[in-house]
Amino acid sequence: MHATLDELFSALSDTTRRKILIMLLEDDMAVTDVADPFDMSLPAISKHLNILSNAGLITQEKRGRVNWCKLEPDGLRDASVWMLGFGQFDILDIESLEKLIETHIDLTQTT
Amino acid sequence: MHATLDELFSALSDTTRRKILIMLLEDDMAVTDVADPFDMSLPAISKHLNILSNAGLITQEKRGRVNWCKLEPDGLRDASVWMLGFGQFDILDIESLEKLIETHIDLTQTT
DNA sequence: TCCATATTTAACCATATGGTTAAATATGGA
DNA sequence: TCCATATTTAACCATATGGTTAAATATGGA
Repeated sequence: MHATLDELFSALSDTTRRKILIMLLEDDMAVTDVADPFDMSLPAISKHLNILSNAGLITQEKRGRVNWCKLEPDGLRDASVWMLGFGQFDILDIESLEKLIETHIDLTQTT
Repeated sequence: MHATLDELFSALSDTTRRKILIMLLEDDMAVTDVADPFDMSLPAISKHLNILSNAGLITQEKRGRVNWCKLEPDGLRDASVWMLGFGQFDILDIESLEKLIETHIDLTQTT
């Protein structure tokens, strides 16, 4: 049930999927709405969502005809821990830390 | 020259490559020595090292016959920033974040 | 009941990935 | 000069990946 690091990093290695995750940061979304901004067929998006599910990065709940996609923020934890445990504390210089905080504020205040 | 996030996460999505990075955390190594613990041909390892190089995670320096592999810890930065910016702040408690910032301020002001 | 809407499944395709073995290349050292 | 050592390159292979279109499925609502 627990996704492997391989699955996790692999799921993150695609721009479309990373964009989907960012979108889901704002709110849960129906599959069709997730697909909307992309120049790509619905089945393609459906596959991406499956990959994200298998990696534990999202969950999907079917209510009526609509399959709601929800971010699973804990899914990122193992990957974060691997990277931080790797010793990457040192590489966060003040500049990127500030950028990071700005991004975070942006993301949490976007309404 | 700057590796993409796709390249970075993709490079990290293979167990062999992650193990190699951990090995290089200890010390620089020759290609043959990197290959030693793996049940895999030398050319296979050579390819993995290329992928890590292209992702900016290692550099290789040829001295004589020996190609020395060196960890490039900065290479992980963009991936770290993406993940932390994603909202994984919760993993880092406030206390260590403050300590981190202080340390960095100290370091950047003493030079 | 019957159509529209939401989504997945199936079949397919081109290219990427991760491995192999054999041969090529370059350097070190007797 | 000539062999051993270190590594890469070439050619190949099976499977994975990321996309497509067409058809199937399931639910909602008039």
